[in-house]
Amino acid sequence: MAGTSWKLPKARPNGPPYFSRNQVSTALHQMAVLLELNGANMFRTRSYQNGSRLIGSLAQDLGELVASGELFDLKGIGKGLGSAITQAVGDGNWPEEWVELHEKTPPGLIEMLGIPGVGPKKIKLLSDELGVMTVADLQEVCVKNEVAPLKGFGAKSQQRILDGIDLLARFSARRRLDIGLRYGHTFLNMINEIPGIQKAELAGSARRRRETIGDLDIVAAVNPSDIDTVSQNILSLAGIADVKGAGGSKISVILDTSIFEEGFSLGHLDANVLDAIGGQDYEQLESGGTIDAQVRLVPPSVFPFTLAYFTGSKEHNIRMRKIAQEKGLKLNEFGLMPETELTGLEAAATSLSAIDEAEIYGHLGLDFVVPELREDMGEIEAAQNNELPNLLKLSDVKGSLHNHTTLSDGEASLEEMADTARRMGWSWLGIADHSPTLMVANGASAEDLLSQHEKMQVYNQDWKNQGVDFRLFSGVESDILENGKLDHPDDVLSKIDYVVASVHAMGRWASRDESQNTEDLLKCLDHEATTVLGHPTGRILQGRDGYEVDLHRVLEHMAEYNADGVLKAVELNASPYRLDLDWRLCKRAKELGVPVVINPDAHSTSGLGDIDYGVMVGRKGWLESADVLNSLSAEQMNQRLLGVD
DNA sequence: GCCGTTTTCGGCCCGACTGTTTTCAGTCG
Repeated sequence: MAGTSWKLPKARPNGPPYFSRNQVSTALHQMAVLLELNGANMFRTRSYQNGSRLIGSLAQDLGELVASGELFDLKGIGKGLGSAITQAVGDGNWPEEWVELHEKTPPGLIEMLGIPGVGPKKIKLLSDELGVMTVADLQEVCVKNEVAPLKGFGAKSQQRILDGIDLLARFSARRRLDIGLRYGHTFLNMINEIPGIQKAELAGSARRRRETIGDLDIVAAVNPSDIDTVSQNILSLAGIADVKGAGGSKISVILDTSIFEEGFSLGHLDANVLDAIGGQDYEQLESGGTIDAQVRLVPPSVFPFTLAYFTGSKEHNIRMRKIAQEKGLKLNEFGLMPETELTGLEAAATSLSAIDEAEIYGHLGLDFVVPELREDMGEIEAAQNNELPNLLKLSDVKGSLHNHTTLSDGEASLEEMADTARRMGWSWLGIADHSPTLMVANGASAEDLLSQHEKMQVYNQDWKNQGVDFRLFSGVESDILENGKLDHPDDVLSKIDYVVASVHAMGRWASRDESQNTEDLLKCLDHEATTVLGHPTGRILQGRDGYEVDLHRVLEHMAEYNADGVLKAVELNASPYRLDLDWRLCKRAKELGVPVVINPDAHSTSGLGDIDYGVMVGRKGWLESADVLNSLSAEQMNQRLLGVD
């Protein structure tokens, strides 16, 4: 993956703690991959993976957990991982074994794991027998026909590897949510049109609304007698670039952009994003892109089980199976049944019936868990105790605070943006154009900012006079400068309605360590004018990682202000390129009582539509209507910005 | 490597598909 380093994270100079949660989580993940590559027991590998997930989503301070020894109380952290982490965080040294494993594993082998059909065992054989150390080596020996004669390989495997290398060169394995859903919904609609398909739904990470998607999974209900003709019809659909396999119940294909009748194009991007994802070359790359898709065909009675199974996540499914096991039942993609000698569809005949997924959860004594929450991040426990959230809906959104106009780097005028927001049914819109320091985005001067503010007051008065339920709020997206300073004098900031404070100088912030960045954010939040923390980590999905920051600490700091009645909101940037605040932290913000504001960061009228992705991810982060500022009426929003709680 | 009202060993979720084999290993989700 772009930007992934395979060195162990370097200790910060002054500790303890010498490593952050994210660094430990990264190190554990890398160890899991390296262990897999070196043929370790798969359960050992999984322990490292679980550990990585656990540490990465920790709400508590890792330094404190280590110091108090409570680290060992975490379920999933035992003697081995616990003492390794303690040593690293406490003394600044990774275990010898970890260092050695990193040193002895050629980075090329790690890259080879990304080739479809190539796993750790095959990689080991290839490097032992042919001395293959890099993807380029592998391509060479395939071309020279040296792979096919190897034991366990053959002509087809060799060709598949070559195809896989080609694919890898064209694309990293995962695609962003917006791209994945464009392919997914288009393909799903085509499948739903086929006679004999009783119903079909998107499953997998797309249905769970992950920020990136590996491949598409579609589950379709088909009577067994129709399977052959339905399969043929699916295989003849437009947009299928290649067929990877077609068994009795599963069709595996590669889709390309010819699936889009209207063609393929990306909307307007801001300069920051464009730069991070590779500039103008990116659209060309994307329009030549492909995505893998699997279609599962099952009898209608089995459909809910298969849909649940392939929706995942893997971690959620494991928990579900364990609960079934405790009840003396077996749960798989065919049903929920007593232990039996039968397998596959034959066993399904003995299954408890379920007309939908909710009934499967019901059989297990659980409330229905919506797909977005199925990540084993507490939803199982909540479903056992009737504590699942009533999630936010798109229709709850009445406005958003962070959008751009032609005053800085937007494509549309203030009037056009307001008009579109009104037509979307919103009752308010906040404009926050860039501040002067951000030259690349045509940051607006104080003078221009204030004159736009005046203009908005006039519009607001007009609408009020006409009885129109709509108003504009004037803000600024201020760069966060050295020492957390804002980019306009206080007397300018006090005249407008609010400030979205965002980091843009990624070069500088990315080169500093977590504690420095965190300190600067805290200082910036202490500024009276700062209302919203914009795109909190600065990440661009598949473009660059964000800067290091202890967002738990930042959120806790913001929580103190909110507890005192001072509004400090965190942005969930809804641009599908960002989706930052990460959904894993939305839940934390909610628990702390820090309001979230979902912002499309629109640079055009169509960009306002990105609010959809923000709502998807907000739902994934457990947010309810009351947790977001977007659900407030214009008058309520005005009151909040004026500081009236 | 983790875990334990079947605790310090022996499990760890489960099945399909593919390409290779001649009953199965590797990979994937």
